[in-house]
Amino acid sequence: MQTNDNNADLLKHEGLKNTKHRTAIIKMLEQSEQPLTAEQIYLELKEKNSSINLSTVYRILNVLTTKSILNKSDFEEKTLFEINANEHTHRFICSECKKMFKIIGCPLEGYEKNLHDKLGIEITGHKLELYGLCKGCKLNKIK
Amino acid sequence: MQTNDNNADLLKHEGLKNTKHRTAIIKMLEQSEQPLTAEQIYLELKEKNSSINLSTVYRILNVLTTKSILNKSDFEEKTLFEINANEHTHRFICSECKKMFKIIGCPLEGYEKNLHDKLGIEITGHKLELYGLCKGCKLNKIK
DNA sequence: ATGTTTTTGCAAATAACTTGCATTTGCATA
DNA sequence: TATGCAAATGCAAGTTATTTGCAAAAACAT
Repeated sequence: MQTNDNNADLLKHEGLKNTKHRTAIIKMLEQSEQPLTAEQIYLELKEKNSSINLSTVYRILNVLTTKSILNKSDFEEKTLFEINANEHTHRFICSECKKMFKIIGCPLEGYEKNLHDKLGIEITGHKLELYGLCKGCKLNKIK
Repeated sequence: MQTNDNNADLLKHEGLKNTKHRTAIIKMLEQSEQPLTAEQIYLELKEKNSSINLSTVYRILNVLTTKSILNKSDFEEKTLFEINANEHTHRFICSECKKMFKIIGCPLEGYEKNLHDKLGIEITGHKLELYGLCKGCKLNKIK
């Protein structure tokens, strides 16, 4: 979670110009604990910062995603964006509060090798999402 | 893959009327090896069978999904429907030919228990998708 | 400071899906 | 078998999320 201003360099490195909207969006996502929708980003920026257009938000999110600065994902019909931390994690989503948590570590290496040997398929990646109750919501239920 | 006509009973059991569009859609999905989009179903029905309206297709897919006769899922911005076989499987998607295959068996029971013990979260479900090259595409690449 | 290339705002377009309403169909019952 | 009513369908119009064309504004190398 580096909120320093090497965002300028980050952008330059990708051949992108350093604009206030771009840095604002990157900063917002760096500071957010949760992935955000384009709409959420748009509304918050519009309120706090200057004026910004929704199509600009979409364009920025798209270009940052193609440059691998952001990750795009879907959950329950919503498209979400977050900073790409370049680490292999999975996501745990609490069915109660809907918050998402990163789970570090992967239980699938051996399994994938197994499938390769048994089925003759070549596995190059996967997507795993876990659902359930987070610690807090679990406690609340008991009370 | 039972293509018999207990579809009438299936529908009746859910309090749904037995219409030709409904049975046609169920039959099409029963006979399809791949999950299909609303659009695909609409086009194929329109061509083969009688006339049908796209909104009817959506309505039928939705009601059959809420009745758990179908499963709805998303892949690469597309919404897909398939017969709900009531079995816990995962999906393998070939990045080359885009075909989807069911993978039977689940490698996650122990892992979920582990997470529960370590993190204090309650895991109630998951979604796992595997990507790679299917047997056929793998062979084609070598040639 | 200036010229060129990118980015942005705005309005309009698109894509996927849903909805309101009038008409038709399925089916339980007479 | 006829019939009445609720449910299903067709059609057109409405939503929602996202994209695009184009002119004006901003960035940045010189």
